[in-house]
Amino acid sequence: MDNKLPTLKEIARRLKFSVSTVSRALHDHPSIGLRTKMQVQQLAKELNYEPNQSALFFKQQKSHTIGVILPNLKEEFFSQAINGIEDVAKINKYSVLIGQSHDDIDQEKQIAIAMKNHRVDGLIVSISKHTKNYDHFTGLLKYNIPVVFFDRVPDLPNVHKVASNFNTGTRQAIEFLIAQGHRRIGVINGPEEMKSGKERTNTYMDVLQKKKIKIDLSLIVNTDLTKESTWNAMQELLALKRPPTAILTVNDYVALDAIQYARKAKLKINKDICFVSYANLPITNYLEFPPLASVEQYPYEQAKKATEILFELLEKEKNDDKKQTTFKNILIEGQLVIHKK
Amino acid sequence: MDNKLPTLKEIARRLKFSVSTVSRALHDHPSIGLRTKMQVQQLAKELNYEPNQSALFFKQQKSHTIGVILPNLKEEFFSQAINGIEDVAKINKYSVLIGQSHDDIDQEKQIAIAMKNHRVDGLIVSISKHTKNYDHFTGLLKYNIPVVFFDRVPDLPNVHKVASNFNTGTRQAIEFLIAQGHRRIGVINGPEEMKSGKERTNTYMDVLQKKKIKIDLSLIVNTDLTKESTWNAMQELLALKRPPTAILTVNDYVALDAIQYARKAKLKINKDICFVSYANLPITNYLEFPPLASVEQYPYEQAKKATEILFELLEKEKNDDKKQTTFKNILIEGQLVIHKK
DNA sequence: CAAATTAAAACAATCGTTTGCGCTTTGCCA
DNA sequence: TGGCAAAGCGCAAACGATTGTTTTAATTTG
Repeated sequence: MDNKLPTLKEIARRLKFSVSTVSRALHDHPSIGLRTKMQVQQLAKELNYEPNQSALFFKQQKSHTIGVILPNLKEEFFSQAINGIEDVAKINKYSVLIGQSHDDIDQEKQIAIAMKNHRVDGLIVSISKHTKNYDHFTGLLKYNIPVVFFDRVPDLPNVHKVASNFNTGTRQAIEFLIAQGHRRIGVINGPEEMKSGKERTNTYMDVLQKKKIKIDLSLIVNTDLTKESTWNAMQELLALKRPPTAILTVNDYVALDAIQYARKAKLKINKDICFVSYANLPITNYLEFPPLASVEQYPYEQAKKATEILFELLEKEKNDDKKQTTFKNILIEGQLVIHKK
Repeated sequence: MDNKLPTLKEIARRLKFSVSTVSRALHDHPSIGLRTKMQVQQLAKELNYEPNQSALFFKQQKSHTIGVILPNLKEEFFSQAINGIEDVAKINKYSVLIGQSHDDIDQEKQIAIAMKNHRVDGLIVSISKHTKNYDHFTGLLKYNIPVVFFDRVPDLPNVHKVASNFNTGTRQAIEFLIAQGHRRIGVINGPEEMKSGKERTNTYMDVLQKKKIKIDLSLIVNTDLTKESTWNAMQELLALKRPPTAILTVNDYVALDAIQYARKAKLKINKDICFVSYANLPITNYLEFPPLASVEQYPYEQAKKATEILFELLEKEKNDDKKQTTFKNILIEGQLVIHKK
């Protein structure tokens, strides 16, 4: 009953050849006679022989698997990213191991360890929103497991990373709002740890300065991306003596919460107050009151690029072990997408 | 430079013990002396020794990995399901390999083959919306790879499966609509291949009959779940001499498209026409005009249950090879959730 | 004190595949 | 006919860990 999988040994036994001959025959090795090759290949086909990948992984010290660690899959940004990773992996005949940190640093560490133990050949990572220490990732380099970060990347020079260039998109977004006549523009950022927040703020200030608009720091608030925190931020902003007429939010999910709050506060969206955000979720198409515009961050492309870099690294590792340490730091230009109503 | 990972052999070499002694020492085997154990364990810790999983997978003929094949991750239903799978896998110290079929049968087959080659220990599957032939899954049983289906399950008796009981939820939904005064209730189903459609239709007709409401088959339409197809369905339904005042849609995504169409047709949602659907996506909370109610299908629980069954099968396989073929067929009761406005 | 018992560690096989090397057996040429 | 190369195949090691069996050494027992 127990349908044992056929092995080289089994084929060799039946044909009275040695295992090595069978192996070579199946690989079309020149030192094997034609008759032998034919016999072996035919029997292999009959028995439905498939090389045991576990054995190969073991022997080649390669798992033909890449690991992916990201905050979660329920955000469409990340589920689209996975597609980019899967597509590149498939081309390279690699499998994809997934772990979600759920924005929890401990889980992130655990997953990193599990991935290492599983001997993944490489890792694609988007860090949790609170990660400040990257030892659990940089440590992997000692195990010869290359790591490429995307989207949420560490603020370190000596890592490979692919991220959005928020600069361009942010600039476009703010200029767009100013062109629409807004002068009091609020900013809802993520946690302070997230590098993107500082960049956003800097660009914001730069544009306002250039346009000779007075900067009011009370218009810039941080959140931890939760709904509650966003509502607090909104409350704070709307309680200002001169509340903002437009708000730039760190991503679409936060925008949704912010819009919900504004509606509860009886504000007319896109009239009393406008929103511009990041990510450009398809779901916004279904909203009655979507953000005016969104900075598209091309998750698929980001993840794809990151994975391509990873495979380049794997390739390089194979060829020369003296790895020249030039760290890739790719920026994908965000693009403002204005939602038509 | 090349930081070779420590192996048993390395530890043995340094301590002048044999490999087997080292192995046993690390496993606290009684036949190893205390002094030796201490020495070995200390050096192991120093060198940061971790057993090579690839070698173990190979030797044990187990990959400690389960595969997951599902249509896509961008639907929140599935990304929540993944959480259920991951959680159970984590408890059992298993890794999760993911493949998306993107509702394409060929890709589904390819992924199934890749999973087999990767020697996953088991498989969790939600089939593509058009899959009618299940050979690429049933064939895996010969390789001793158990398969458990969830949500979108094959209509076969001899497989393990976990699915929603649409019956209860559908009954609740239609009774709810009737209680609201609706008499012309439309149904937008998925593709005919999907088993759930027939069940939905049957329940629909059953409830209507019991409530003595005349059944009009032109109120029931099939779609392939795309936006275009949904819009066509809506057009068809609204063009009826007596169009429906309420519509039951196969899932929330279809409901969103249908609602969008209705709004373009200048219908007032929840007044001229109501929608009830399946899945209960969190995103509906943000909609101005959400479906009146949704049948929650508990994706996390479904997937969790499926994974638990898979591990039971793996456990059973380990103990006795004469696998008694009682196939699990679990139904998770759907529950109507009425959205408060 | 020799024999029996036991503790502690080494030996060796095994999982499936690949691959460098060595061994036969041809056939060919001088 | 002796020598030699090439063709065709087998041997054995290797990857890292586990585990049944055997060996060695130490200790107890009669």
